[in-house]
Amino acid sequence: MKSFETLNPMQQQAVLHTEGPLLVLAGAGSGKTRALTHRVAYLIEEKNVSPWNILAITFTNKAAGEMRERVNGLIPQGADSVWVSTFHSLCVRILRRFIENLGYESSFSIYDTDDQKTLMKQIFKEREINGKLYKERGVLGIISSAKNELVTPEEFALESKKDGSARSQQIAELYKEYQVRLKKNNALDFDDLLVKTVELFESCPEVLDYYQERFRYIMVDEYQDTNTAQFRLVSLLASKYRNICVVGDDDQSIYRFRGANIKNILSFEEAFPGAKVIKLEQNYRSTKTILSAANEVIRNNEGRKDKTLWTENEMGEKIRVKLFDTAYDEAEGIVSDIMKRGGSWKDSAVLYRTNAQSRILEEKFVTHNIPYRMVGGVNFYQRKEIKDILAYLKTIANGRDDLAVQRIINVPKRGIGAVSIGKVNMYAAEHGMNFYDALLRIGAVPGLGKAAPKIDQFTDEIGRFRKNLKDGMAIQNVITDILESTGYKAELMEEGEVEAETRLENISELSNKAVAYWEDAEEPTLDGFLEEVALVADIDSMDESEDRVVLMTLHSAKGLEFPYVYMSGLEDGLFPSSMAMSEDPEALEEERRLCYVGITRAEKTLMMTGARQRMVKGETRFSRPSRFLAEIPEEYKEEERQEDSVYQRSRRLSSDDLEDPGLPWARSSGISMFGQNPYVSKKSGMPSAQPAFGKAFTVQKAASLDYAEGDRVHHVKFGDGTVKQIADGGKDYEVTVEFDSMGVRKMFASFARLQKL
DNA sequence: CACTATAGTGGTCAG
DNA sequence: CACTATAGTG
Repeated sequence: MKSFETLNPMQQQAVLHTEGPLLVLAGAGSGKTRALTHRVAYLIEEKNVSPWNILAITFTNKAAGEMRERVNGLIPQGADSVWVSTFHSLCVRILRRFIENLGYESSFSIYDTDDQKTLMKQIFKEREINGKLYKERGVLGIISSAKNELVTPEEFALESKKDGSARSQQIAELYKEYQVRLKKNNALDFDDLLVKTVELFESCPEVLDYYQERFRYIMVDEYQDTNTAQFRLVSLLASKYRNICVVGDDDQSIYRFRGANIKNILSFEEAFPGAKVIKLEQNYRSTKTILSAANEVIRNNEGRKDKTLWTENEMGEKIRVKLFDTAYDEAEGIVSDIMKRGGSWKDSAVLYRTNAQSRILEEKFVTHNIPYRMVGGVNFYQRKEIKDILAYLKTIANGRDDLAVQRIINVPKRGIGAVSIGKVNMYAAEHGMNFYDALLRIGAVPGLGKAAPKIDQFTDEIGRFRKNLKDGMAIQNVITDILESTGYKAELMEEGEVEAETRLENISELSNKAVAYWEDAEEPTLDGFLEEVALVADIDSMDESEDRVVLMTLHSAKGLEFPYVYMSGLEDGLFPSSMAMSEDPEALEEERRLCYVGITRAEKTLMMTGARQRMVKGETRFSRPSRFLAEIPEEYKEEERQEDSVYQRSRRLSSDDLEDPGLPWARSSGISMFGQNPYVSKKSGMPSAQPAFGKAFTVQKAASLDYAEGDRVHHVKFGDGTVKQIADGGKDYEVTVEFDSMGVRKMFASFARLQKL
């Protein structure tokens, strides 16, 4: 293996240590993925380990795909049988095969957060629980934490008895009931995927043994973000051969809220006695300046594994810290900086703490006609129309999924209302059967009247879909069938709104995914498709070949790198979040790690921005610069203040200042000011936008446009307008449009996505 | 039973 | 601000 020599001594050690437990403490940008992929290749090529016997667990499907690809690049004879997957997909695959041992059917549904909430809401209603005292979300959060810690409903109840509070006993009841309902629906929530797999292994030694034999070599990436359930899972699998290699960085542990247990990495050596520890401390990614700043920030945390990253890279530019008056100015500043720089769009990434911040940025990218890609935000799979279609598919796949059935029984409108559903529910409960089974015996349900024949029609339809599927109909065709024969499509079309059109487009997007699945999967099944759809992460859909600026949360950015990084919203109260500031020190340390993750994403330059004033939930909030900025020594940063500052301008006009004029961004700590600022709040616009042209970027030029000069067109942001001119710019068409309300604008056709009216 | 109006409320981050 | 739940009406 010639490429092996390109590894540094520490990476080589990680590759060579194949037997027994191994902890690799890999700092940001230290080439851990390289080490991991080489390790897999080494196992197969030099140690003659069958690819079949290797399991590599990654954090996202995207990372899994990349790893598989890179291993394939190293050993062309194919490492296809290496099992590379996320914890969740690993669990689903195991459960689909063996869950019957736990009394579920293998076609179980996977419930997402919305489904969980719906289910809990039903429980609340039946138990007449006061939604003011208990919030579904809150209760579900507590249940989730319990599951992450592998606390069963029974154990939880015992604990709450000791505790003695009525509240925790109530929650224990709800936890128990929630699990009963899930099982009745033959459904598992995300946490259950892990919990039930552990349960399976602990209750069926032969199943555990099967997988222990299968996975003789186990690798876990992003180990710092594993929770207790995941730890137990891995421990069980590895307990026979003990060939477990975990790779992680305690400084990048940012999922505590999801149950990640930092102890898993800090006390790995206790859990696996005799473990070898290797540190990868050389960073190949960032400039000295960026890395030093990151080191300085993270130094403020206590209780971390001792390590200091270093690099041979050049010093590089200083980190630019720029503070703006408003979030609009901030977005404008970031966008104009990106435009100034030239080069590929995809070299830049804008990171933020909360998804809510993305809106303003997105607006600016649209008005400046810059191609961008937003990761996350409103999830595709959370859209109503997508959930509807998926509910149909779930109903077809798993008739016990009452939630899915009830979602679509009257979508499109069939004249089956809440009253009828209530009656069926009553009947089902009395006879201890599932909702759908009650529908099948609708004649026996009393007092339905007109609804009964309609319900018959509904179950007939579902039955037909099932039969078609069984006869081998592809999922995309089932979807089309659903759209057409149920009248779903017709109902949307009748609305005639632009929104309905978007919905249909989304559904056809889902259909495309079904086609892709049907063609790619070895053994395509409806269960398989639904599972793939349930387990996609936002980041999975990021296509690196697209030349677009990427916008995403700091959490999504973990594991990625970009030449030019913009970290926005560096304000106390936002980042670190106000919650973290008032909670225990642990919470603040996690925010700091998040900051560390953000800084270390940058290769060449980093700009950190903040806004003094920002709209949050409809009210203007004023805040101070993030405390993290102060943790970066002066030598690594240069601070600027917004040049054409509205704040400064108004200051010239007004003398009754709220703060010392020289220190609008006071460094000293203290409480932020909240409330309406009388003169700043009058401000409506911002400095005028500059045209975004003169910069080359690669786009797929359309062969031809479906509109011509003089046509009326529609733009998502600017509304309707008339095409004035179409110029062939070589790489793309440059279209000039006179918008009815927004004036004349020039834009590239492939990005503007104009629709002919 | 379906649609519309209005009040209420949410609060990171995510598989 | 923006979305969603719920009440009230046709």
